[in-house]
Amino acid sequence: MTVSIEPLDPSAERLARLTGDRCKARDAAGRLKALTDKIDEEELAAEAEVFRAISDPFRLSILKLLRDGELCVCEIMTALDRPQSSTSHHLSILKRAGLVKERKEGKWSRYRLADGAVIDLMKLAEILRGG
Amino acid sequence: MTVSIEPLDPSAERLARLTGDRCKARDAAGRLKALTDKIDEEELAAEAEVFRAISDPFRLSILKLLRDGELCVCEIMTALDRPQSSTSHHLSILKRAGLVKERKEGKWSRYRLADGAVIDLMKLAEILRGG
DNA sequence: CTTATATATCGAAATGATTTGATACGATTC
DNA sequence: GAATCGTATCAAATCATTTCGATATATAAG
Repeated sequence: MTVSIEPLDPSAERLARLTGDRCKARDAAGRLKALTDKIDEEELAAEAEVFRAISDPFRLSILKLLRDGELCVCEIMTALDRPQSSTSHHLSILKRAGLVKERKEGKWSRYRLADGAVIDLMKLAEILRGG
Repeated sequence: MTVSIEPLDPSAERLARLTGDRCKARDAAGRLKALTDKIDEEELAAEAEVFRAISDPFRLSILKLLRDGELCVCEIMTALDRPQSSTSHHLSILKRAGLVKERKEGKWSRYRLADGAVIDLMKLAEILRGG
């Protein structure tokens, strides 16, 4: 078995690491830092923003409401018993993260889930929490 | 199958709302608030905690690293070039949220993804962000 | 054109999260 | 048992988020 200088295969890289020096060497050869090469900073921030948007209980409950269909701001604030300014603010966060879409109709702003993937995200969280 | 007086079917409830009074009535009949009956506060908090744990770019990058296999703290801190105390702290947040599991071996603490669903969560976020 | 309704934005207080050096702890080595 | 290495915890500074009343804008109704 040959081991190349450049670590291309993640599992081969991992094997080399686990069989060689560990933390004591503190990555003198830069092999560990090479693992982060595929991680793009912008992608990372964008994906983290998605999770951050769902990470608030109020916003998560809004998304759960919207599974049943489109609702306007005053319906959401009434259903969840929250102030109007707060409801509007959190909806803007969900919108910026790409989780909901807005449709203006007269003086109403109607919100709906942006994608079926949002429902899948909620399902996975339910699974991870003893589903 | 019997249908009670209370609105059980979400779509029927929604239909009634869309065809009747809207925000002006401010939910005089309590129909909107009835939509929140199925939402359990504790479940909500637990699921929000999952998303909050992944919502930090540093923690998300840790999870991405762990897709390739188990790593100890000093390997993670070296790969991501972060202080030890910070790395350890964020790992404890991921652990408390049920996203990673810990295995003690000698003086090392080795961390791995707790469930395949964690990988699915990351995939969904990639999809939602133009994947 | 005045009034009412729906929503968005502002601002300031309260709260929470992140960061990092310092320190404590436990396992290993000498 | 003294020194070293890997981790966890602490504490304080910094930074971000949440909350909600007040105000602004915009559409519609009278």
